[in-house]
Amino acid sequence: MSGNAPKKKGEASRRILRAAEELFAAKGFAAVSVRDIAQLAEVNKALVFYYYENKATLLRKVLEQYYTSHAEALSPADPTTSLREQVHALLTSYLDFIEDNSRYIHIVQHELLANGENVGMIREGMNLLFSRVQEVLADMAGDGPLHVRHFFLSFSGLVVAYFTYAPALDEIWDGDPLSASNRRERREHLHWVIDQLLSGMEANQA
Amino acid sequence: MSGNAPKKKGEASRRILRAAEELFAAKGFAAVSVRDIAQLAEVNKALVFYYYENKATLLRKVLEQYYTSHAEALSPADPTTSLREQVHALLTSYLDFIEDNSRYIHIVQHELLANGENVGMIREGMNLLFSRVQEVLADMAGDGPLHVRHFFLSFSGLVVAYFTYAPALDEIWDGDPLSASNRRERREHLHWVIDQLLSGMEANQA
DNA sequence: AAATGTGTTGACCGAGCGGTTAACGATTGA
DNA sequence: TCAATCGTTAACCGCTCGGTCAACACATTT
Repeated sequence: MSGNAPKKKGEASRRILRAAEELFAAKGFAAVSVRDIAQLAEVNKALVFYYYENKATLLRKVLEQYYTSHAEALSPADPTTSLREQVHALLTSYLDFIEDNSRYIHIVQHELLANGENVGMIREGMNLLFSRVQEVLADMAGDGPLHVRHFFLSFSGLVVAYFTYAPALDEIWDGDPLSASNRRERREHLHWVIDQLLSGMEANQA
Repeated sequence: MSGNAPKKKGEASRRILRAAEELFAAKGFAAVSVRDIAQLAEVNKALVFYYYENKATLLRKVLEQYYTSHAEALSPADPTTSLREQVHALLTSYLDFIEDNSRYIHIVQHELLANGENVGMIREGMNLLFSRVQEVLADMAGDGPLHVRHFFLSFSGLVVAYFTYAPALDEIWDGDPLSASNRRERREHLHWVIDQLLSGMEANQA
């Protein structure tokens, strides 16, 4: 009688996780109800608690999933290329990852802002990414205001800002900032920016 | 009988607004209850609705308040100084504002991420800030990836990232990233960064 | 055929939510 | 002096929240 699509067994668990991911990214943990998740997943609410202990666990599982793919996405540096190229390659792979997983940074930012209980896991992700940047930049960077950590944070900020502020940029951008061509242009800008920074670091070294 | 401090009349309204501001910044709109606000303001819950129509209005009033001071904080460019100095002055005043109103960006980011109903007001704030940047940078910037809007967004990202990611940076920073000396060092880094970008823009112009 | 285990369900729970209301004391103005 | 207004309160409302539970369908094992 119902118009529901036939549900394969065993996939309910994954559907719940995907729905939770989508909603947490869009509205933040606190603004999402378990009922919302169940409805989007086309699943009975009680089933959510059958597969996941509680709402908080659901968020943790979503983050864990990302943590894994985040680690995989960071391809190791290719030592046969120049440092400049290595940095550009790192930026490219980071942008690729974020474009493919735009929900990830939304959830991460939500958690960071709310100073939730999962900041520890996020910190691990940051440390991982930092060690990769350090690997490549350690020799070029300097001390104090030119310490690697500042460049790491600046890179992160440059990349992430675009996605965070997009909803408020449409007037300035004169259209959807997230369109394919605009994203491409933004990438070019970012590569240009780190090029200037790399030049500055080289000059400082000499 | 109660240990409550004597409350001057008329200040209850402001106390509510301040409490709301503090809590919205710390936990986000959805995660804050009117009871929380009333308790922090040491005020009866019903009084919140006496002064403010509802919870959403309270958030709007908080944002309006910031919108005003944000506009005031942007001192006009001093045409007697060089463009470089004008850009540095703009960065400094933006950093000053954000350090004095760190709750502001937290609330703004929360709203942007949640794509709430107040994005319109935030957009106005962004447009305002953008026009100031454009004023100073219009002649230097170029087209496509070197368009002013990209520099505007990059500046914003560079500045804001520090405050957003601070809670997850303590291991990398080897201590509180928000300490006075670390904030000073970060400022120096940012001035160094925009110096490199300005050099790049000049080179591109030639 | 009986027993067992797994996935799924609707009905239910207490707690907390945003918001309302009627009444009260203090202040003010006629 | 009396009435009106203002700031404040406790009690209450309907509703949604996260989470539980007993029962059920169904497949597998004994």
